[in-house]
Amino acid sequence: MAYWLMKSEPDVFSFDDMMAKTKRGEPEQWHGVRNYTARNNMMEMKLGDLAFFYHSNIGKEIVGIIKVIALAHPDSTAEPNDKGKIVWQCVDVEAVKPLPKPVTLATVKATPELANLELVRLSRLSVSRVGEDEWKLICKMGGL
DNA sequence: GCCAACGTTGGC
DNA sequence: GCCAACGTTGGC
Repeated sequence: MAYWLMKSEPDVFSFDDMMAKTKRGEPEQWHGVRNYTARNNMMEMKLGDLAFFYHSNIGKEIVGIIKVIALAHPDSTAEPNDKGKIVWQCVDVEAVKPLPKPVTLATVKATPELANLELVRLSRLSVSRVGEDEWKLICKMGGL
């Protein structure tokens, strides 16, 4: 199993929105990704993989955990390219649980063990990998 | 609101 | 295939 981190601007789609949707039994399609590295990461996701839910711009903190419940499939919001093909993909996710204590970007940056986290190293990448050790540490820091 | 980092586009 | 110009993301 692999671990990931997915960013969302909370004024567009927050972790609260995510949990409400899961409670209603609706999967969330992670649409709107228009970056090949982020897309490739999504295409590598397996069923049951876990991801941190990160609030970008507002909050700048890891607020919860989500789970992959459908493998990558064409993004229904994407326009076909000039060959009529949709190159953008998304996975479906559901909320697992919030972090009791959200972990801020400032805290992550102040933690030497997390200096290589892709969130820090590749700040513009919206879907990034998280190592197993990094995952466990952030869960602990988040009060789990 | 500014700017650094980085991805994409298009001319050559 | 290189690289300059431009656009976008996201932290500050």
